Amino acid sequence: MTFLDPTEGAALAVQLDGKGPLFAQVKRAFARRILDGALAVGDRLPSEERIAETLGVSRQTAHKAIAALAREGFLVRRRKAGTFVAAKRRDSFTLPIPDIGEVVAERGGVYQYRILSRREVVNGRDGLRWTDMADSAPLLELEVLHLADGVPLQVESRWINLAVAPDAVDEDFRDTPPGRWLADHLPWSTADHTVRAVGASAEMASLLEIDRGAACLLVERRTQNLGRPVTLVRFTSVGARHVLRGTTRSSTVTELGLDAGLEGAEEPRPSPGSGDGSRP
Amino acid sequence: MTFLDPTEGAALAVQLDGKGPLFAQVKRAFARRILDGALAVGDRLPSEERIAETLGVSRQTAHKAIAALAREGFLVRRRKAGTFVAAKRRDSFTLPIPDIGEVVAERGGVYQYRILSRREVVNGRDGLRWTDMADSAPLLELEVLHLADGVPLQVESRWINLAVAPDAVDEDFRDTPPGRWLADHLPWSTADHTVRAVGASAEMASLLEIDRGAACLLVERRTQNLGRPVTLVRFTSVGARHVLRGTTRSSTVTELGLDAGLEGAEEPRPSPGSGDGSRP
DNA sequence: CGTGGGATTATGTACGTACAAAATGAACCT
DNA sequence: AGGTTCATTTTGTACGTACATAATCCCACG
Repeated sequence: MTFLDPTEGAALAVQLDGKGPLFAQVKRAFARRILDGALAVGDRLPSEERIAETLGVSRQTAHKAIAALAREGFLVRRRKAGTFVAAKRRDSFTLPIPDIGEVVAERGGVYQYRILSRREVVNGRDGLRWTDMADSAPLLELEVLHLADGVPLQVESRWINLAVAPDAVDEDFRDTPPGRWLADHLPWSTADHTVRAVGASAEMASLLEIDRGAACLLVERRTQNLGRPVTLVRFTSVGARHVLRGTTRSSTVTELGLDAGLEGAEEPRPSPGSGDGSRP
Repeated sequence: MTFLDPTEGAALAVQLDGKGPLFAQVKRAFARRILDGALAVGDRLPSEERIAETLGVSRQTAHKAIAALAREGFLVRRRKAGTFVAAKRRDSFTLPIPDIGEVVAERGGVYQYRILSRREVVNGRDGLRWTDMADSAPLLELEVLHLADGVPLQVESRWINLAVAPDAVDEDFRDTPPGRWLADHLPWSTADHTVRAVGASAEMASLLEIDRGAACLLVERRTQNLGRPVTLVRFTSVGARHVLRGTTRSSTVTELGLDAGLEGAEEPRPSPGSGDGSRP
């Protein structure tokens, strides 16, 4: 039996810092080694038993830490084979697509919205077909204009599955916009999104008071509850007036304070390059 | 002592189905009750001890299940106060922003890229300032054009912090585009994104072979490693040729198979409404 | 009436033990 | 040579116990 294979040297050089719960210390120690490159992609970690023994903790404590890192994508585990540093092809980022009303309120503007149209329709009629759903399913169709300080920001086109949300029939959405109403009434289990840039159609241009063809951000969302379609909605926002913004940080990094200077990273910063490389 | 307060009736009506690990059964049972509305926002769950007792499992097993649901945002826990169904203002969605090369390959196209320019620069000079970083820090500036079947898809403007990634100096990025090279060489701990729609500048228009002012998707990403800036990159993609697509599903829903018919949801579906409401 | 300080309760962490399940690799048999 | 079985390693789950920690509630005291 070998006492120390080469990789074990690096893997076991982790050190606990005595701050916070034990399992968090173990977690942080390994996460730091991975992020600073001491543990490279593909490296094998010692077994839980060995880690526990070396660090002087119980096996469950080691397990809790290592399993959490695996859950977050830092490690890959295979029974009998062992635990390995994951090839983090991490190209998934959380991008909040917030309620437009909240965005406006945060910017200190006055938020308003107008219900442009509201009618009950049937799937499969009038050139309308929502393919996740059965034909002839009853839908509520809404068109909403969102404004900030009286300036149009976004057009919302929404279809609500009345079979799942029958209460929506009795709602006029005068006090609560449909997005918020749905969030308050129906949880969803799955959401599909597409994000694209489009030129404004003639209709959109007049609604949003912009030039035809002007760049707009089009976000489409389909949500489901336990497999049943809940709502399909399209947000068309004026490109020059609306931006999506988000930070992605694994919970290990957040909880364990691995990133330094996190403050001051919120406000918009001047961009490198002369101009922003997009507008003339 | 009350034997059954009103909420406990609903909370304890959960039932194990005997499939898979015990803790997963407990997790699934409660998740289902939350999603189907039997447990409404604000409802209080019985204590771990009580749940364990009622379901005939140990307290740690109940704890593991309930703690996992709390981690995923279904529940909120407060010592002494108890466990409550969370007001899920869930407006965060994971949106993969994939490597453009992989996107093209998946669509069956021929992917190519061209390094348009590559130079070493210094922060704070020539109108360039990356405010996360110290002035006079050495940077590598790159401009890359990505093509599918010879058609321009995306322009990538990138700055790499040479203090953190010194190896980049010796890399000509002929065989590996900078995005992939970085992913393989440097893990990141934090990523900030902004997504917006912009009209193509004259320069962009000529590079991408589109009309000036045509809608483009502009994605900006800043990544850090343990608090140190790694790279800042802007992707400008032709709106008509590129879409971001993503599915958000809590891991409970995925792992425990709570959503029905998940298959067949991948391919693009015809849209409701006549036309897609965006292009003339 | 307010307030401060416990007793109480619920969650959080930790350890030991035990067994289950999966996957590897080696011995074995044909 | 080739495939199959089986022992072994490693992770995964489960239970019991114990104590730590936070927050609430309530009572006693000023």
